[in-house]
Amino acid sequence: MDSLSAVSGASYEDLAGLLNPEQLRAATTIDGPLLILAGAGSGKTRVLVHRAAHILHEGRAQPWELFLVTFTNKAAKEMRERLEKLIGPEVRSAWIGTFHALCARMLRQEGYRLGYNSSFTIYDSDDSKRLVKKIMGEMEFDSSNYALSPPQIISAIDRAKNKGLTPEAYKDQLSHFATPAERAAVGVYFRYREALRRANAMDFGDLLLITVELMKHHAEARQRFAERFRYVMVDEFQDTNQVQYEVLRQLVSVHKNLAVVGDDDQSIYRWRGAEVSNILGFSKAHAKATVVKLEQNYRSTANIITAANAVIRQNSKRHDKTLFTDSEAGAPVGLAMFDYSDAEARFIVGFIQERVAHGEDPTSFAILYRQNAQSRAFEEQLMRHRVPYVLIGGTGFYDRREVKDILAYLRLTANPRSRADFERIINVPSRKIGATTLARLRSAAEATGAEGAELLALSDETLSQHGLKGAVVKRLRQVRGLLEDLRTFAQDAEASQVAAEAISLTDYEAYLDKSDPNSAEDRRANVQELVSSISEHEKVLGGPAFDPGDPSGDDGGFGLAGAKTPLQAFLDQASLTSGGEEGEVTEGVNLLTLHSAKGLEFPIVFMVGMEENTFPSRRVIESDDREAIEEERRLCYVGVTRAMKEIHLSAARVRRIYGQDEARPPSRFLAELPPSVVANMPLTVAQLNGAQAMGMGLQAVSAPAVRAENRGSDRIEYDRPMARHGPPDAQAGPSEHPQVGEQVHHNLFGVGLVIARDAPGSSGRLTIQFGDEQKRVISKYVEKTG
DNA sequence: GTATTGTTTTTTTTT
DNA sequence: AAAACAATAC
Repeated sequence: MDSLSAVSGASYEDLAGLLNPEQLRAATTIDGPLLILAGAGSGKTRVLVHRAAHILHEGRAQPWELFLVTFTNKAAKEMRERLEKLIGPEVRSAWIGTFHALCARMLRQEGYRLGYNSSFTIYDSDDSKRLVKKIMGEMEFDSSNYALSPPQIISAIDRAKNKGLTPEAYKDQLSHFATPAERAAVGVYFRYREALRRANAMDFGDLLLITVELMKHHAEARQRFAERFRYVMVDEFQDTNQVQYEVLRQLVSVHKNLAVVGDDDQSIYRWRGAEVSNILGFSKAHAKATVVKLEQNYRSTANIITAANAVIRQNSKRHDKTLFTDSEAGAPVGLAMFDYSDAEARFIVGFIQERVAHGEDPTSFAILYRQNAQSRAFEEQLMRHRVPYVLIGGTGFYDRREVKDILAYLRLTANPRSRADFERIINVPSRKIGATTLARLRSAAEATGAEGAELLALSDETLSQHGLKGAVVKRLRQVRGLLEDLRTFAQDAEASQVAAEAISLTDYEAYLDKSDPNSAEDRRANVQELVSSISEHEKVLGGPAFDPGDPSGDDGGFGLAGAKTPLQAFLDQASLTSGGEEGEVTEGVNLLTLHSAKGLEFPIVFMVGMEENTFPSRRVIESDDREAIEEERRLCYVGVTRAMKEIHLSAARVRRIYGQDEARPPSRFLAELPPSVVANMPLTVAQLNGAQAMGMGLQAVSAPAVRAENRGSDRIEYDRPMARHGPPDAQAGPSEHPQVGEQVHHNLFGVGLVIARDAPGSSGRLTIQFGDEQKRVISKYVEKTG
């Protein structure tokens, strides 16, 4: 593994033995545009890795001339590791990462041409959301109307950025049909861009959009990258959006060696601006493109493939292709229906626990759900049963308030103009600096051009012109002192030491104790965890230079993230990953959304919450958008095809959501499963007994039963009382209290149908549909009819 | 200027 | 159920 020629030589000799004929063709087609249509589990990562290795081995390019785009950081990491095994450590100089990470890297080098300095701050969605809200407030924007609420405006701006539209271009292309939000977004977008520029900051969309701007308006910058990167490869191409495609076009303008891999059946990011037309129209857009199709699945059993094919076949708009496999039938697709969402979690975790007790590795299991919020019930059960688990995605470590606070201090040392970070910490810990002071600082900012922490350095005179004097100024100067001390300290200290210094200078731990003693311990631990994770990061970066042969010479000293300092590299990672992806030491049952599961595989997969309004989601169902439903179906296909040996699908009749119980019919996708490969999810005797003891209903189901159950109606009839959970007295006797699905009478509103009930322990109100109006009423004011 | 209390809302999905 | 938000009291 340490001798380059031996290893890569061997790998090349064996290439024909390692790949099937189509894979081989894809891996050895080096020049010009190449489209690889790769079905799920057809070995596309393998092909990509071998193709890169082949190019290097043939001497067609040096490692640093490769540009490899993946969809997630996790995928990038895997790609890098596999390539390193094949070729050796020198592949570290190849650029491998997400669009966002790679664009950030280019912009750190060349962004100065557009007025950004190399230590610009990357704002995550939370930062940009706050900033947009602030701006809308300053504009005295009337967002009382829901259609003009910050989320609506943000989403309009986001869509514009995904299309590669600057504020000017966005304004120009607005049609008569533009929604009010889209119209209103114009003014906000202009101001928002100014605010970001002033702060020397970029949001996720900017990383792509500004890269395109840079390359369009600065030919030198474009040439530099376009000449350098001889071979560009893109994974999950079906999920690229317009700006991303534009980045690629600019990048391959010299060598024209663009290879893309994708599967239109796995396009699940249309909501983020992904254009399936990018992949469907690729061979038209690139005249001499070679097209290779990979349809043989090497991952799953035949039953799993049959199920997946049956589901995806329901979609009208797709390229005709069918996955096939040589593998054996394997276990049937498991199906299970529960009376209550908690029961679902209990059963599945019990099932896993038992299998683990019989020697199965916990890491073999994955629980896939539609929404992050669904993870909680499973986490609770896994904890109770002491089964190790890993939560992938979701609210990441770096999103925690206390972690963001400390990160804000660190980011300000790198970029004092970062307004979002300045405003976050100016009164944290509490320093009696409130909204009024902030508003005055804002007016000083507009008058002077100073921004962020720079405002603290304005003269007494200037400050007093904006109503800031006396004790307030003194407090502002104190913060200034603190930030300057931290900045000085940061000049020759390890990044982790800077974090530790920030914590100690601000007496942050005392602040945690004071603000909420209950959570203080956890939060303190998180803050400490942050410090250690930074020092872990330093160790990884501590190795030799990674760009030994880079001919451009001026970017020596890159870290993995291509940033200047270890601190900067860490901050980039914190902004661009959801956290927890790096340095995962923990192992266990995998909990993740269907979206994050893309590109991954697991021996045993559970797809939970297979209910209408959960999956497909309520929004999609209500939108009645055929395309959107088809996207949900593709997501279902992605989920099913993650499984190697077993898949189990489950649903709850009543789901607890937002603290309420809500009836949910089985998902339409269950009804699409071919009965021949479906069976009831196997349960052990112990589980069945446990079910009886707990009074939980587990219903035997089959796909035809599901079909019958949700046919033509969005309401289910219950033939027996719902299983209930909670303190014993709450379950005693036949209930006088109305249940979900029952009809009730109210003195004022008349007869209505109970559509939801607050969970036990809360105020106990019911949501009732009276005619076409919904009301929330206290249950003692209604009585059951009949 | 801040702390407390009550009220309203909840982007599905991620970089 | 939890978080974000608004109104109110201090």
